[in-house]
Amino acid sequence: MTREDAATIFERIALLLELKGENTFKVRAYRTGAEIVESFSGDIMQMAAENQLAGIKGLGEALRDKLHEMATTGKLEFYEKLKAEFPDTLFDLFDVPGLGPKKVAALHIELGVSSIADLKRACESGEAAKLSGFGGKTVEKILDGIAFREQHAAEFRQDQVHALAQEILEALRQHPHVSHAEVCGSFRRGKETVHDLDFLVSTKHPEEVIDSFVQLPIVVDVIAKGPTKASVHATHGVQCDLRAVSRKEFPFALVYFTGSKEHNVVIRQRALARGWSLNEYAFTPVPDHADAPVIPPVHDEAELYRALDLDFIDPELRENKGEIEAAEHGGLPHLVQLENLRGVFHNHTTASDGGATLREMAHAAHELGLQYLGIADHSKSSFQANGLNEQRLLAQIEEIQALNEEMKEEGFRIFTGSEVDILKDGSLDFSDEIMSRLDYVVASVHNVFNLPEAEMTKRIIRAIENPNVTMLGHLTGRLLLQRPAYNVNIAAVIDAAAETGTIIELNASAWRLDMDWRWWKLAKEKGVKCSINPDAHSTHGLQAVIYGIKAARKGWLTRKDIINCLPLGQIEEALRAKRAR
DNA sequence: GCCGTTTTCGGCCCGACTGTTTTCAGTCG
Repeated sequence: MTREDAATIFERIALLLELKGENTFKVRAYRTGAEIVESFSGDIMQMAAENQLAGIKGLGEALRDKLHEMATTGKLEFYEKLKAEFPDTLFDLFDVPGLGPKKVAALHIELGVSSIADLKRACESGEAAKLSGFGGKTVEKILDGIAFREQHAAEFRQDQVHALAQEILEALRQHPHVSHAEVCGSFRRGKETVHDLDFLVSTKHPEEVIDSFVQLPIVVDVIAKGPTKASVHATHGVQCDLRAVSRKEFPFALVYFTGSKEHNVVIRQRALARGWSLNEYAFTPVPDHADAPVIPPVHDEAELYRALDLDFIDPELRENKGEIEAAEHGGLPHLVQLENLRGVFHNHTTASDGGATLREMAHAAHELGLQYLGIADHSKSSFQANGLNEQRLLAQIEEIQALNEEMKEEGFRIFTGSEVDILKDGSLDFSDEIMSRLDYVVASVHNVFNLPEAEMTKRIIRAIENPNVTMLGHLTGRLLLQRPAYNVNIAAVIDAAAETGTIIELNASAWRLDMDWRWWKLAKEKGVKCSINPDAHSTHGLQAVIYGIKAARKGWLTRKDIINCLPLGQIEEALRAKRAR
């Protein structure tokens, strides 16, 4: 059992206890437990198995025992019994915005609602609206929520499929008959969500490779299986497809299955213009095309593009959004790579809602090979996140200064910052006097999401007009597959950022990836700088930069567009630039 | 269920917003 599984079980226990009307503090204890398990620095499951969990704040005797049971037996008796009292599909109801434990309980007990389908029926029949505490607006909101959910059915965020993709790829590459293996599709293109994983191998023995693919331990059930192709459901219900081709076909299949469809259409048209037809296996001469040039040999993707007089196009750019035109005349950007990052901003510690201490975060960042770490804990208005007031912030600054002294010899630096709430009217949660004492400020919206677009836009622009606001956090507040972006005029905010010299964050959390990749090309053209921010709430959370890098690449960004590619010695000036204007 | 301790049980994080109410419960961050 992995830590994620254990955390999920604690989370579900919390939900079920809430449903049963248990003491809210007991519920909270399980929820806190889930967070601790999720973000603990160290192998918590191994420690649980060895009864080495004593002394961790928030994990008392009861939760320690339960963790031990899960780590050693792979299940939890307490949870199994609790779970048996309710249908499995009931959990889905909590994903609908506006539905919490009380409303779910009422729906379940009074109307026998157990699934999304039941819920939809109860809303449409008018039954739900009759329940105490329910009304027309509530039902409307629920139906909207169901529709949003259906739109995103069977989609997954990158954090949900990343490890799985790597695991399958590794298994395929280790197969003795596989010469090349790649993940294709939207995963390879770095999309923020994917609906399946497409794998491609080159082999002389396709049937043997397919056979071993459908027998991988992560396979839950086999949907289809033929001599060169198979589809399976893997862990968490992710559909995984495998195609096997020959070595010669591989580059063609790789382009074909990487897509996007729109990109491929243009590529095929381009081939046709030369008198060649292009499919997933080869270029073939079009009959009766008199002056078709000779088809050159193609051993890899770069040669395929070259054959069409194009520079190699990175998979992330293959969306038919100008990449083909740019590839014609050497206009493609040299995309940023993970290795270019020198530090990270916007990280939390135990001072607010993070799971790791300042020291743990600093050492983890140093260990990752970074030169600096920016701390930006929540400000006082974010009560739910234990936001810092002025006094606690000043104390943290001192703590950081002391730790900086200690780590100076290692060439590592911590920058003092804060994630300051943008209040409803666009004013900020800290005074200019306090903010000016920080190395940098991230300003973010954390409440009142439902303003009309004009008002929200005005609110955000007012905030970034403050010279102390170094960068703007998660511009739209979206949570992928869960909550849509709030209404805001992104183009207007980009303009204001350009005008005021404000950096815009690319929040790298797999839940956010906000600002969206589709806007970065425009931002870059306007001269707005990007900061790839992991928004880490634990040492593990720092790893989110891998998702941020993908999104940045998808947004045509190079290391020159991203301030945290600047090394120590240059980054300081970049942080000061706006105040100096 | 956890914590801290005044070692045996009381307190635990706060506020805005929404929609349904007629003074507030539920949800969310």
